[in-house]
Amino acid sequence: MSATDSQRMEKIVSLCKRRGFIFQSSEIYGGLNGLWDYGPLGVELKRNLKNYWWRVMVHERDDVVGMDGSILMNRAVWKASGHEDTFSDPMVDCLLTQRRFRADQIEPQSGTVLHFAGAVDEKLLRETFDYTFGDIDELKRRELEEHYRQCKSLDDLTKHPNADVREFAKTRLGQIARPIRLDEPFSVLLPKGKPPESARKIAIQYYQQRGLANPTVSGERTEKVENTTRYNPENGSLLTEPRSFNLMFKTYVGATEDESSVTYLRPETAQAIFVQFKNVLDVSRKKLPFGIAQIGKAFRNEINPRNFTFRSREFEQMELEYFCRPEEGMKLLEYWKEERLRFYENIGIPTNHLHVLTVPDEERAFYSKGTYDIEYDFPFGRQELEGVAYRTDYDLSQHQKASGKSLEYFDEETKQKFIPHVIEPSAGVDRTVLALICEAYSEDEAPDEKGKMETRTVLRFHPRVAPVKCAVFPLLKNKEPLVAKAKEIVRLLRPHMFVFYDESGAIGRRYRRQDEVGTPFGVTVDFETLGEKDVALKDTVTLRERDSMKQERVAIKDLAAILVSRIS
RNA sequence: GCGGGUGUAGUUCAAUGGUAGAACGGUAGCUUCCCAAGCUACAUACGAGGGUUCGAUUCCCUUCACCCGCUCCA
Repeated sequence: MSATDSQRMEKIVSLCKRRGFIFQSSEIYGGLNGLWDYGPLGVELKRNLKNYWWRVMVHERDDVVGMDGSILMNRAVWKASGHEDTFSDPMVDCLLTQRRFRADQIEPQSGTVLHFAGAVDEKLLRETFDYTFGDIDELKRRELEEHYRQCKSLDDLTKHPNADVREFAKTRLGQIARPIRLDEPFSVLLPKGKPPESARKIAIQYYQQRGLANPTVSGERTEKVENTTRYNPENGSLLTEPRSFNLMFKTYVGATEDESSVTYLRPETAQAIFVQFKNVLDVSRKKLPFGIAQIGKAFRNEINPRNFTFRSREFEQMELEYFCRPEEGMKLLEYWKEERLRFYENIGIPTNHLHVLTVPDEERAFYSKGTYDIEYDFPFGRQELEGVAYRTDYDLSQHQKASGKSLEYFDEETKQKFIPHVIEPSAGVDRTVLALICEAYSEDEAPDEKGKMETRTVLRFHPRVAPVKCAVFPLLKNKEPLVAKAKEIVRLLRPHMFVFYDESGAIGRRYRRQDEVGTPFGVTVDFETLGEKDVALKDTVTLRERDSMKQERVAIKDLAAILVSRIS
């Protein structure tokens, strides 16, 4: 990430907090890693996004119905879908290269293990003693060196019986920046036929990585081992203890916390659709191809949440599972990719800011016949917003097998029974909200009252997703007729859109406040509105547009219609 | 998970081993005020927990959170 992108992201995060889009979860207790809350404006933005998705994907189509599944489901769902296995693998890291392996995929090895107790930088040790105790005679110095080797830590040296040594050690050793000695044990597996020297080289690299410039290994001993999986097959380096990386949040249903009551917070919403496929099919009277849409929360205990709300532990998905005949799959994959790109265009993320990644064979799930990732250029890099995946009949087949219930579709025309294939456009709500904010964020120059150019921060949201559609201002708040008229306009507009009323501060300030939260329109009631200056202007207001800052004079009776046409 | 960095008002930044200042922002008031105007008043902060100390926001340790680079992302 470049410095300017980094600064841009910092400004966006700061704006999100300052204006009430996104806060850290449980902030007054110091927060919780990877969890975020939406504030008053954030929730509007997010809701507008979800509503528009639902409108386009469900209401405006004949072939899609919705559902809303529960977050907790029978554990058998996660066994059948494969999540329980693939999410709970114990992992080990190579201590030398930090490479990560699945513990159960390490080939058992046999050979000799060299254990080392630690390492010393002999050269630095000598130099240090020359510097520290240079004025002590040779015999005494050797004695001190020996004492040092016995010490468990540098601090121990300051406990030497000799007071002079203690004083020297305290004042001078504290000035040595580089470590002289490391007492961390390390082990290397030596395959049969290899010289011990190769194992020592690995150990030396290990201690070098930990800060010793010229390590000499110490405390070496050997051990014969059979069928061990504790060492990296590539270099013999010791691995960390296996650690379980269960990405699903485990919980217990019912009062007792025993194995039989275990289940998980869902790591994706899709499975609720698959397991209800038959019910929805029966009640909706749909014929293939048709889809089931759902918006809901999912949870993943991410190892490393990052980039603001982009990768969080609790997130919302908007998913469609579109069922079809096997032979239509590839064509529909293309269709949905195009549909989804159009969606982003319609919420203000132009196609040329998006990238369609064709996921290569080796990176796709084994059951997928084709996957597109729709990516957006965030300030912190190009990242996925949505995956459009052709999942074949994998999910329904798994659940049919595991449940013993038929999930087949009967085709009246061909009199054939088969398990439908599925195309899944799966979008991240929070990621898209973040993309909307990043895309909308801009700084431009606007003149202040005296004509001096000043930086103006504007969120250029598409009116369709903007949290507040229109702000209404009386020019002055201490003139009752202005206030009354403005409030009347608020009442007039409220049935049609989310309107915000603001009477405090100078009018220019109020415009800028709304610019910063992306309100596309502002309506100002002035003395002309009251008919004080020109009878022709009675019951007209100033309509001000956010991006151009242009103003037009509009009759109050036309206001709702004009605004509605510009925001839907 | 590893390495580096940062934590002081809403934001951006000061200062200090003796209990914290500013600017902007916010609130209230005055003002026929259309692009962050002016004046007045007010409110708001040392991430948390230990330790050292007569006394810690400051020094030390731990922890939490955020940022950056790796790693990971079924």
